[in-house]
Amino acid sequence: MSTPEIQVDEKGKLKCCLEDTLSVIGGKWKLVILWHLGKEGIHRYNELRRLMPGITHKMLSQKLKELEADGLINRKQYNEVPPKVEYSLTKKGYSVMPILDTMHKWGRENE
Amino acid sequence: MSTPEIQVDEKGKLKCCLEDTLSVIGGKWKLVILWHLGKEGIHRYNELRRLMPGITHKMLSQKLKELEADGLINRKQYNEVPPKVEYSLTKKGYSVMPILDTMHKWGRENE
DNA sequence: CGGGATCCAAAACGATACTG
DNA sequence: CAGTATCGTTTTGGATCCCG
Repeated sequence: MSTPEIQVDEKGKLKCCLEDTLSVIGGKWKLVILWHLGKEGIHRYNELRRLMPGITHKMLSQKLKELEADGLINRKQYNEVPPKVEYSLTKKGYSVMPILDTMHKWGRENE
Repeated sequence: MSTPEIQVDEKGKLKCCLEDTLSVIGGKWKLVILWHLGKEGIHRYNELRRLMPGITHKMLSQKLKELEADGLINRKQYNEVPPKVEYSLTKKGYSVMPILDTMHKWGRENE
């Protein structure tokens, strides 16, 4: 009665929504990647590495691939030597920014 | 320049906020537990189990403990036989509901 | 009824080396 | 420069049994 706009009791619909969301932006690094691309714009691969000291090579490329597969980021490759690749948010990627803002705000206010 | 109210470039402050938040509400079950308690109110231990078919004994008690340790839920024990324990959200617990709403909304709108 | 303890499987994460 | 491949570690989740 308190949340008329959200119907969730139809067998697991709630869990699916929340878990789907977590599967897309959960984990240790995805939110940080999305944040940098969302707030600062386009970044190259090694720029992202520098912005996230602590992330490993493997994690960065893996998470970038997953985010691209989920349609949250664009990967633009220039066929030059040396290689050059630019990452940016898609429209869908920008749609998660409200979640980021809400979480970031909560994190600041609660220790 | 686009987000004057949020300063994050002071070495890892951003990551900390987001990661702290994820450490508190991340994982497979915490959000669902918080949702039930937030939207439906007080629940007993076995009520929560029935509301979350699929969760194991261990996970439920473990996550309830973590949520309690983080100050998001209250645990009220009645010294009766048989035992009776009620869980509910704290004020801090309710403060995460905006995150849940935002994520749930996103999950519904994006497949 | 509401857990705790133990053991095990699976997934996430990390270090390092190699490549076009 | 921008990755991939392999291996090992750490974290997370699950099955089962026990307890007051």
